[in-house]
Amino acid sequence: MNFTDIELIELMHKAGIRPSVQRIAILSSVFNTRRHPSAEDIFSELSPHYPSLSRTTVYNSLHALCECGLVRQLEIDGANMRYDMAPQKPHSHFICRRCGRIFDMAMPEGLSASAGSYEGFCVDCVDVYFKGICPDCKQKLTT
Amino acid sequence: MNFTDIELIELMHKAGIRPSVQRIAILSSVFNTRRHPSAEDIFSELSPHYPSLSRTTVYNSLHALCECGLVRQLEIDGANMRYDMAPQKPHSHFICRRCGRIFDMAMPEGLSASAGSYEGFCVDCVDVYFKGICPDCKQKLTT
DNA sequence: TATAACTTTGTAATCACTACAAGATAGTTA
DNA sequence: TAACTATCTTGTAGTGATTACAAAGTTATA
Repeated sequence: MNFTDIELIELMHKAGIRPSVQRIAILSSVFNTRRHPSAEDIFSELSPHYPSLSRTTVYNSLHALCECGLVRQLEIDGANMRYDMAPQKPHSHFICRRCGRIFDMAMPEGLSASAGSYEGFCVDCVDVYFKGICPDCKQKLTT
Repeated sequence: MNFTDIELIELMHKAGIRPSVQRIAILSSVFNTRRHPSAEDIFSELSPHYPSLSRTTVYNSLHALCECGLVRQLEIDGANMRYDMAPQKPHSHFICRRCGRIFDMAMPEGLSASAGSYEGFCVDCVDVYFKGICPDCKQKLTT
């Protein structure tokens, strides 16, 4: 979880996307935390450091980064789209109903391979979302 | 896929929710098709038959039906919340990127049992969403 | 029948996200 | 380096799904 700007630029070049200052910051915000941030999260994190940053730029950049395959959208949240680093081994996600945090979980076995295994369907993406209470909140509830 | 109003009322009684005319219609709209409708779908389907029906009622009723466990929300769509009949055996969903239709799929084995199997996490819900191209659209694309 | 609890309805608001057009930036060619 | 072009960023003004709220209607129970 420690991508330097140099590495991020390299990744963007390879992905065929122009590495603007804003995009580097946004990609870093997604890659260098495991928070699965929303667009608004990213905007409020970066806004103090890039006062001219526009919300529209955050949305545009995230779209571009998704299209070139560096970032992935999570629809686990219902209210907001969340963003995740794409180049990692397949995994699933857990969202806590109390605190709203999203956790990476192991991908249940056999699932990552199941793309393409459904007769006649052309599956290009599998999302597994668990919901419930995270360990921290569980403890708080029982004390 | 053929629930009579009597059966729907019975289900609502058991679930502890008051079966108003509107709720029966809305529940029927979810149970008696496999379209996984959005709130707007339901509203435009029912509106001609219940001219006084309000969008707010659709939303309120769907919430109530979700809370009492008869209906389930699908977040597969990104833009809209979709609704599904809850009391069925666990299954997954596929959404077609072309036509937007949602299909029921088999639940990948082992997954339905995995609720609760993550150390420290209290999992109460598992959603598996596949995305890609459905057989119909695949055919149209190749001709 | 009276009372309380719950539902429906319509309007107004919220909030994430998108459309659009003008201005800024960077890469390319001469 | 200068000019040209393609691409990015920015701000404003939407859009569209969903929610908040309060008044009016309905149902359950005593």
